[in-house]
Amino acid sequence: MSEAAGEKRRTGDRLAELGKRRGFFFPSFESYGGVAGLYTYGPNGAALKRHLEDAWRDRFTVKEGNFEIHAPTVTPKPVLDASGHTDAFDDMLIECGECGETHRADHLVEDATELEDAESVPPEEMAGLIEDHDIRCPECGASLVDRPVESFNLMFETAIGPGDSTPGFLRPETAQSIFVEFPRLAEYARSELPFGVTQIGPGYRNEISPRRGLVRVREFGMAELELFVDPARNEPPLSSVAAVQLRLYPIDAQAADGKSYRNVTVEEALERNIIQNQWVAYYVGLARQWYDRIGIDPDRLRFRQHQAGERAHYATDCWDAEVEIDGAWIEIAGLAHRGCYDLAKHDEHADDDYTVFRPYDEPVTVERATVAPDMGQLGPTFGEQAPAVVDALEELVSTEPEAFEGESVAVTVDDTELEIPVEHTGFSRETVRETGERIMPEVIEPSFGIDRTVYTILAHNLKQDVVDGEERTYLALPSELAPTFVAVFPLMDRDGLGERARSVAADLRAAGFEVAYDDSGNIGRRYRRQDEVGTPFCVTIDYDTLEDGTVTIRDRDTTAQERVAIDALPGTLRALGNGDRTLQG
RNA sequence: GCGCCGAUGGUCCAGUGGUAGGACAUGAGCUUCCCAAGCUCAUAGCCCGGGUUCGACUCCCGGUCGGCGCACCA
Repeated sequence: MSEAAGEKRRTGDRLAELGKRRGFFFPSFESYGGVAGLYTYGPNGAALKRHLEDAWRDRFTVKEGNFEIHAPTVTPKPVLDASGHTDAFDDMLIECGECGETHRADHLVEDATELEDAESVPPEEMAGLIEDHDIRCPECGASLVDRPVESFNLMFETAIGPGDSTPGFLRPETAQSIFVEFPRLAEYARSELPFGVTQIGPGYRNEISPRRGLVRVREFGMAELELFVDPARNEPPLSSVAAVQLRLYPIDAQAADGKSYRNVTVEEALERNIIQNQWVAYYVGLARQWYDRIGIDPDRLRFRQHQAGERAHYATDCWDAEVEIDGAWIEIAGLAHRGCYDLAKHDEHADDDYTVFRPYDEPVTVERATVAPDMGQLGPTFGEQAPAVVDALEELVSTEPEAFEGESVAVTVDDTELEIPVEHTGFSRETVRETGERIMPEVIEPSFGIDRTVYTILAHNLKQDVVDGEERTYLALPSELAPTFVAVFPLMDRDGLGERARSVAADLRAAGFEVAYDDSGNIGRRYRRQDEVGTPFCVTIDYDTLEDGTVTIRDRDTTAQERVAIDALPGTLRALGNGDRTLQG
């Protein structure tokens, strides 16, 4: 780790303290005893988070030409039934009566049987399976037969409206609220693939044991992009990221020795088939660039591919962005290939159509067999069976049109074979001109955890050095993210310096800067206060200011100072903020 | 959810069966014309509930919150 010797405390402990003391983040509801896994962002944290979200929006929404939406967090149950979350989030736990260990019942059953997806077994059947296979505690070997199987739902449940008519959940990911609105979003995008929809907002997980500050919480911010692509046309704008250097940790490397990273460019990753999907590679490259921009240490960042067993129920491939803090690797983003899992599920469960129309390059003519059943004949003949007969005829004509070539056609309805005169089916072969087909897009999902990213930015930028023999702590935040962009001080609060400084501060605020004003204590103390919350620039009004209208600007990281005219201050600060110039101390 | 450890001003800590002290921070003043200096004064605290006891911040039990390990992390 790059921290100076002498600081033995863990970064996590230092951040917890800094968070409370300087208003970045702290446990919520402490006056009432607190609730595990819920945090409040103080003024500095809220500003940092807002700037981070703006930076994400700029990169993944605006610069990519994607669309941002804002959907409810309260989600009716059928949506999550369709997406598979009601099943996947319902863990079945069983506790050993001897040693007290808690185990996932579905995992034990999978280990002991041929079942591969025991999670979908109803809880009431679980006990039977445990008895049939005489499953024992892997810890102490005691029998688990007759131990109660308890289900624990990781989603926060709620009721929508009075009574219990409409059960709902707080969304476990922002993604579903995008997928479920796909028909309208596709129409908005004029059905042209690829198009991307983003959303920044909270998701909820009723974690069994929240841990480590902002790393595992029960309400957490997410920034997600769902990119809908044509499976047959895999053409991301790769050239812009082809040369981006990646540190990849693919499945085979993890299996081999646990440490051999593949240090390659995006282009090489695709050429060598380390990353299979071009869109996934493109977004891994974008993410790597963006992490540079927001101040994440590239030496403590890697992209790790999920093992088959750890992938989410919807994913076909997934790469996590992971960062190192206090010696542990923490996931801060997942770049998943979700295939068409979600759209197919909603297409199946919902009334609407979750496909888009894709025109052929050239229209084609095809011969198609159709039926147009004569209900005037079928209705009286088959009574209430008639609709089923129609369904059977439609099914048959699409699979086996030859069956209609005789005098009559046979279909099976309710285990009964029925003979129907072909003349009553309206059978015909016609030649139609088709201009395209309906396809279901595949989904590429870059999904970023906001809170963990805020935490990482703090952890990777909390630095110490020595200035004039005094040790100093400072947050080397990128200017774009710093809660305060510039602090204004009068050297002394006397002789009119305070008045002048206040007017400079007011002018800078009017010019759109986020400004702090401080006239308390000596100048060095004020610099240190701003250093600790990451303010990149400090402007000091001194006696020369009263003479010639100049002030000093001081740089947080180098402590270099330069005198500039007050009139030039806004332009100079902007140039300093976006890196177009640096201070000549 | 299990096990171990912890909880004292805003923050970080010390400490005692007779209700507490430091450092830093904060506020006021003096000093100081550019990097946490010095001096004076001030504000401010024993996580919650029950038990033992004449008396509990201290001992015991339970809870809450936190750290670590296990499990979990769709």
